[in-house]
Amino acid sequence: MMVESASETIRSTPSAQNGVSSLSNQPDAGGGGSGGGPGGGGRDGAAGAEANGEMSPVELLHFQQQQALQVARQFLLQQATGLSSPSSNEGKQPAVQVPVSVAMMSPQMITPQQMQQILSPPQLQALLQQQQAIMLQQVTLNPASWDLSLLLSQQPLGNKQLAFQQQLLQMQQLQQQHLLNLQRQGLVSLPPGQGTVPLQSLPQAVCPSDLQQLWKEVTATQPVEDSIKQEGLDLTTNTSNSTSFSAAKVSPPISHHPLPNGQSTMHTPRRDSSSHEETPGSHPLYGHGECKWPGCETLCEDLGQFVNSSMVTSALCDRPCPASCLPQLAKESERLQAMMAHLHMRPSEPKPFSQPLNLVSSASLSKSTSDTFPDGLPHPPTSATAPITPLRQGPSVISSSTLHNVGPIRRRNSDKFCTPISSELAQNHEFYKNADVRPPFTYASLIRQAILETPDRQLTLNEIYNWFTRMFAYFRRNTATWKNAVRHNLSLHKCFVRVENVKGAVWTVDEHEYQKRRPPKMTGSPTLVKNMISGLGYGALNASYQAALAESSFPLLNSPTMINTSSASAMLHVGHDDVSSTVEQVNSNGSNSPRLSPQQYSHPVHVKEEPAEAEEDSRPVSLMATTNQNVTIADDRDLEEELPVEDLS
DNA sequence: TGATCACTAAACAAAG
DNA sequence: CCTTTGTTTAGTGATC
Repeated sequence: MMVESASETIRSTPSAQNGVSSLSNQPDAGGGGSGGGPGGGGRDGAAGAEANGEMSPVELLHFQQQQALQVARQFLLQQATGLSSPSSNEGKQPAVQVPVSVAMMSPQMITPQQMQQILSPPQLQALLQQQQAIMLQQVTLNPASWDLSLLLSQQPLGNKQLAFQQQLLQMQQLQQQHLLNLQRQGLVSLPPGQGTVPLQSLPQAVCPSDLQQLWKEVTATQPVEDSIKQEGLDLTTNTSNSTSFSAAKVSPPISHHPLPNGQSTMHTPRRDSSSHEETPGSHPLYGHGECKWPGCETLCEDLGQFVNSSMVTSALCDRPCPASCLPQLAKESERLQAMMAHLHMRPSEPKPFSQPLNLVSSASLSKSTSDTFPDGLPHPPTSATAPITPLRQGPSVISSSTLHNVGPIRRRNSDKFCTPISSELAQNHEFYKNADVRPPFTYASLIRQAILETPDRQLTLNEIYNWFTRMFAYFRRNTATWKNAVRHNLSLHKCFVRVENVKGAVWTVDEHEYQKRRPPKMTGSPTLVKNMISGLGYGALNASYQAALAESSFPLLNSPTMINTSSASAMLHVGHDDVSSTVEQVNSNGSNSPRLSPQQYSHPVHVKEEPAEAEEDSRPVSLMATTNQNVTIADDRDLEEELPVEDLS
């Protein structure tokens, strides 16, 4: 093993560069190609659905995505220039610093690949479905209304059409929030001291951008009907209202903080607020005759009064609610951290955590049938038909870090966060198979998976190649690159053992070695917890914890006092695949099977870890059910080898 | 800030 | 000679 030339390499500061880094894979963002090697980033982003003249479904999707992005951009731009709708308050907004750099991006600059990379695969799936539905609707209802704004400004709104508009708006909100996420992740810096409220007094968990987002969500809670009637939902002219409206619909207000008594409110209220049948007489921030914004409690006779005044104009409050509630938010955040501490979960990295918003993400969990990820945050590959337990979603694809899991940077997703790659693959099998999206796993993980999927746990190099191309559309391009990487990984990692066979050399996995190379970092890793939390609700997390405890074969964990981060991480680490498989078993069988550690699985070969039901093609890949036909694989010009050379399983 | 990890690229050699 | 396979080194970015 070579160790290590790293010391002499000159590194650019990671903190850096205005966040272009996370998009650095993109050809346009590469900025002087300093990024990893001559080819790497540029190629990753550049290839794809551009080129030829006709519009494939994928390109249509991209086009619409860009339109939606433009809407988001306009929204951001408006805020950046102080033109956004709650103008009376805008000036007083605490640090309403807008990601100008993001906002200034022309939608044309956001390539489909960037969209791909900004969004997690499940989100892409959802988007695909939404877009298809929208396109279908557009064609059937009004073929001429291809333009987004036109569609949205159509006045006579049938229920169906409205529903689709809502979907579209959700998508826009999703994308907008992604942009905001970029900002929150530090891609756009927020100059300190701009706000009227000393933000530094807030706990870390509430970062300025969170508050900003919060503000947007809150100011967005105008009822749909009003928005539509008054504004005609013309996104091109008044994006803040309409997009915010979707925020009101799909992302609940901040009331999803755990209650002080430790109960989580995230599910029940969210269901109410996120469901599309939100009654006109209800408002997530209105109840019992008063504004439910924390600290506000302004009395309103009815919802109409509340709506017409409070949230937008702050007529009922002497101060804008969001601003006036910053201290309350701080308190809530403290409470939250205390609760986390109580749960022995270190809230040590609250920034990416950004819980008020991430909690919103669980809305999608309750909206099991909508397939949308309204919050715009990375989401686990939830299956609409097979509800999954929270634990499954935890380390999988979620987490704010997923936002960065683009291009070549997705490595730790699987290796460090114990992504249940098998289950992830099982669930998104069709997606990866058809969509030209890079799987969020390291080469090592994929190679291992490929090998473990075979009955005899061994594959020739060529078979590994074939597995890659068969399983992932992404690997049907740039074969030289990834094949080289595969070979490189095989050679480099001790966990891959080359065995001379009668028919040549085959590669096997030394599971012991594979496991060995991961644990050290996992102990006490707050990131795992962070990732879990960001994708789960606390309640759900806690529930999963309980379940894990109940079933765990780790005695240590049966003592609550021992559930510290490290043990939790260890548990999740050791059993990551098993967790997923367990969940899958639950899903399919309806009964929990014992959660086994990898070592408890037995294999004929020296491979110790169960491939964890890798062959689950029969498992409902619900989200992909409709996309298969439509997602044409970008263009497989360099699809060199036939995909299924050998039959799976 | 340094260590580590993962990805990419490339050079090179051996074998078929 | 070409291709495939396998090893190794180097550079880079991201994460811890």
